[in-house]
Amino acid sequence: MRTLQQYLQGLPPEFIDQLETYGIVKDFSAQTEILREGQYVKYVPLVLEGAVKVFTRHEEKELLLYYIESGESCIMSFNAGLKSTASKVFAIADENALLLLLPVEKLHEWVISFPSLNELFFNLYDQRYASLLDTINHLLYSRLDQRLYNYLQETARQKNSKVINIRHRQMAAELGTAREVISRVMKKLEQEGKVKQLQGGIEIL
Amino acid sequence: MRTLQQYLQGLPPEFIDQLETYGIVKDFSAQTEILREGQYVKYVPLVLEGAVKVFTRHEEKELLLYYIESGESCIMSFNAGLKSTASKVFAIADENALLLLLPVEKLHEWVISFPSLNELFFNLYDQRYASLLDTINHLLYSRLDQRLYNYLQETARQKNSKVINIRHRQMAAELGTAREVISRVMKKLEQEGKVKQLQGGIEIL
DNA sequence: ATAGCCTGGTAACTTAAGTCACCAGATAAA
DNA sequence: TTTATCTGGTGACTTAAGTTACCAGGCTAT
Repeated sequence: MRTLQQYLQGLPPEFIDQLETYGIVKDFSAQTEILREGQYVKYVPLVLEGAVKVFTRHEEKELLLYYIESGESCIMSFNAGLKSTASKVFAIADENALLLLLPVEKLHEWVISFPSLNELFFNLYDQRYASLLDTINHLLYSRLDQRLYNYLQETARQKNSKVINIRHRQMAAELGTAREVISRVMKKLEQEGKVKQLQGGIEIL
Repeated sequence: MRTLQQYLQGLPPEFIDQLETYGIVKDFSAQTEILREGQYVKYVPLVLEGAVKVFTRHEEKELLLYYIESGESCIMSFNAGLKSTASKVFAIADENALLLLLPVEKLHEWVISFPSLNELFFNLYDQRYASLLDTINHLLYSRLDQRLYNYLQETARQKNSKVINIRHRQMAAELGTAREVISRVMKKLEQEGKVKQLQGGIEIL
């Protein structure tokens, strides 16, 4: 395992010192819940390895919002932490994930002392915001085949593999639709030569 | 007309000094375009009076994202300004609006020197983000009648009047749908006793 | 005044998506 | 092995919304 310095190169040494003193490095195994909806946040996670999936939920239906990848953090818990409000989303570890947990009581101080942390969060906000805008435009103007294909491509990019191991039922959940619909649309994408369904997986062509 | 101090009470005096030196107060008449899509941002607006409407656009169809009200600013131009990237949204003055324009070249410095500005933008980010999440959930899970009713209620709140002067065609544009559909759904809402259509306006009951 | 536009209404049709009911093959558990 | 569970497929149906093609009333500019 690498040291914090190696993960955080580029940050000011005094900041890394602070992170080593007050931060907590923690391992989460795949599919573990990291943040619950409505939960009050005591630690803001910074992803060192692996990835975290963030979802919104609305009356039993959920929707995948985005991945938090290595070097990134979670703006929802950042804000929920800073303002002591409840989280509006929930997050689970995608693969096994190594997180650096930042205690919220230090955050106020750090964003002022370390402009790079401040900037990181502004950048993340912007990035997530842009991705929500994208999601909105897709929801409003794209049909499901397009959304599904984007989703598969994004997943392939994230997993860094053209073959994805995933069930129809999970795709349905992450896109906020029904399993039968995914089944129908997947077949359409297959006929169009965009994907290929293997036993227990999908290949993006 | 009031002075900047009166608009900005609560901010540190040194910051107000800076704002008076470098900021530009400008009037925009109703329906004027304030920010174009793809535009590079030189000034970030802070709303002193009136309100600004922010839209996203996707292939000729638009969708109202939110209002910027007095004391608030525009995170999209804030980020577009800080990072010198193109704006992903466009904005127009709703009523006549009085804006304080903050030159972007001062922003980097100000967010560091004045934590209250920093905090303002973090709060705004969070607020807008939450509202996008809401929009997403509505798009995914609500039918248009619900969305339209929410939209009317929000507009009524924003205009501070139970009677709204608006055309069906504009509602359709702001909700990203077609005029005929609005006509159909408005009639449904009227039958349900939720609204009343007057000549050239709508009363929310 | 009248021609032209803006506005809202409406019927008929199409389509994407959600829902229901069920089935068959694969896999895991008893 | 035999049962139960998970997975994907499919046909039939329903529904919300988008689309097309009109029409009528009101307003306005010449």
